[in-house]
Amino acid sequence: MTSVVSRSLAAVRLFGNRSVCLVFGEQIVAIATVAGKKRRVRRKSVQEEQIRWWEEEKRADGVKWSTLEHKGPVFAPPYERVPRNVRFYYDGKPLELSEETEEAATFYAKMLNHDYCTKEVFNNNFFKDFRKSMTSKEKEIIKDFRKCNFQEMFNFFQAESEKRKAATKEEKLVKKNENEALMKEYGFCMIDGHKEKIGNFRLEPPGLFRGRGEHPKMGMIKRRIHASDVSINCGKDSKVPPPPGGSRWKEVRHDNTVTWLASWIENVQGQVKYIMLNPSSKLKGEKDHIKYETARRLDKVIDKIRATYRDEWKSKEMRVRQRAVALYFIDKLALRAGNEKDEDQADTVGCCSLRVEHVQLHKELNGKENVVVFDFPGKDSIRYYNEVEVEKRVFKNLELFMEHKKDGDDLFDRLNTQVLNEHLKELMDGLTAKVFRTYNASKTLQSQLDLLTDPSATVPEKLLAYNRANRAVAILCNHQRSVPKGHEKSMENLKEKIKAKRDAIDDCEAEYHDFKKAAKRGSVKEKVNADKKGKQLERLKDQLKKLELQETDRDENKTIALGTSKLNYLDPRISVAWCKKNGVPIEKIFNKTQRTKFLWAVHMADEDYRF
DNA sequence: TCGGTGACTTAGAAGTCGACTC
DNA sequence: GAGTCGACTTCTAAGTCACCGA
Repeated sequence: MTSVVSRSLAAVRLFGNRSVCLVFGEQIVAIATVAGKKRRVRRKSVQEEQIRWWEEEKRADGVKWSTLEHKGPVFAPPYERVPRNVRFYYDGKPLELSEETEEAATFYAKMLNHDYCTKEVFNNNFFKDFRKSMTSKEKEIIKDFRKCNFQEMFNFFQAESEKRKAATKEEKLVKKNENEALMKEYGFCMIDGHKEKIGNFRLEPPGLFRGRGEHPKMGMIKRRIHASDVSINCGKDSKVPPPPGGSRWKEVRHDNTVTWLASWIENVQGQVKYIMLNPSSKLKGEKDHIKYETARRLDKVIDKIRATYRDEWKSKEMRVRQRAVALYFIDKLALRAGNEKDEDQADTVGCCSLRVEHVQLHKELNGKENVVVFDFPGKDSIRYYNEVEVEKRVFKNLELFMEHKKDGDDLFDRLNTQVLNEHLKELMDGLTAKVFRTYNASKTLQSQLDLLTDPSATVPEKLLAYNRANRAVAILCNHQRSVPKGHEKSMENLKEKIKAKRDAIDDCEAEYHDFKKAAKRGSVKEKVNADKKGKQLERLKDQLKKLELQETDRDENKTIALGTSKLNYLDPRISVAWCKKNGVPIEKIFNKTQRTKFLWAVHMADEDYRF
């Protein structure tokens, strides 16, 4: 079977010197002239153009584009009141709400079955903002959150959702077509003469803020965004997108040193939010490529850097020792840099912001010496727990850093991310703390693939090897997920399937031996039957093996998220090369989105590529 | 030097879709 | 044809890091 890799390569060859190739949904499509004849290579769904930027000259520093034109963002649909029979109750009695108050109530009602609604902070924050949306009359009545009843509204939205699911094929098709039309109009922009996909062309709709972990602002109301909140960025000579009916944009600017198309300030945290390009775009792809090239440059100096920081564990200066130990953790454990955070954000930490209570020192633990136990909330409040055996000198240093300190004190009191990155810049141009994560992730994938791939194995076996290598990276980077709903059930189903397959094999085997015996007695018919059974048996055994591999893979993956590392940390050229070398179709490793994002890698890497 | 801000990447959860099974 | 379930896609929060001005 022709893989997408070779198909896409074929498409590119057909284009000769043109610097775009067309990607139609799943397959690469080229309509090119060969010997005067129009030749068509398979097509599917929506068309996008992808620039072969990796074959073009890089632009001078700072400037991101020359021309940029787009239609502006899509606004959230206006609020539609719930039917009159769907009521909000206060203190057991139905209460008619003004439009704004009702909308706020629906934000909460829609989340009624969510864990968030059991949290005090969430409820308090919501109620405070809910009251802000009320008329003075409503404010006088609605004073106690515990007396609010959103149940009828919740039931209404549940029923609406059921209705949507139960819609007829035709109704669903109409909806799909509407969405596609919207995407066609607003989902693309023209940048430097090329049509490129926009990543998020819709403005965030109003609702309740869902901060992760123990976020002090969870439950606050995210306001509706109007044109007057939105800044537009487009080319000087381009057509400025028209703001919706009679309104005005906050600002129209023509800044070609940035990549965003529109921005606004979100009211809960006061952060700037952006409309940006899709990962398949030239701008994002180039950046991604540079990221992996920087990580590869690190490979050339890593030995020296490691030798230096080990040496610095003995430094007379506390500042230098702390920096060296922190760098060791960033390198060995792939910890994040750990910027300082404000009081009004969830309390999470990274390497530089580790506090005394996040590490425990054990001279001996479970038969290992000099063990550091890390236990802290990391990004997204995901717990990082790791028992690590460290060099004696690191251990001694940690004891020193923790001397006379109490819980709440910084472990590295002479260090922050800025200081660390300034130091890293001196070691290598473009080096920052996060480069180590990219470097160690990609390096791990490469070495694990070398270790785990058996060239003579079947494709499913090779895939298990790939997933295990990917898993090693996900574990290193602490990419976790909650156990998927119905995991137990799906494992049970798989086990049942496996059992059924084993039974079938037993039956088939018995019949096979019977036929064989009969065939030995000289019956031609029985010999044919024996051959047939033998083939069936082989097939069944293959199927069983596939199922067993699937079982192992799924269970090992229960709490580990592979996607994050694949998308952000693993040099895609490693995977492309591995596929090419091992005869594994690329679509087994990268789904459609990943293939479009990493098209550059598909073109760049041959089977000998090494990270 | 420090704090604030802006731009961009990285992250898991939620929502949607479509393949498979009965 | 309906229901189920996993894969894919979208959404948006939460990081990193550079830059700027006081």
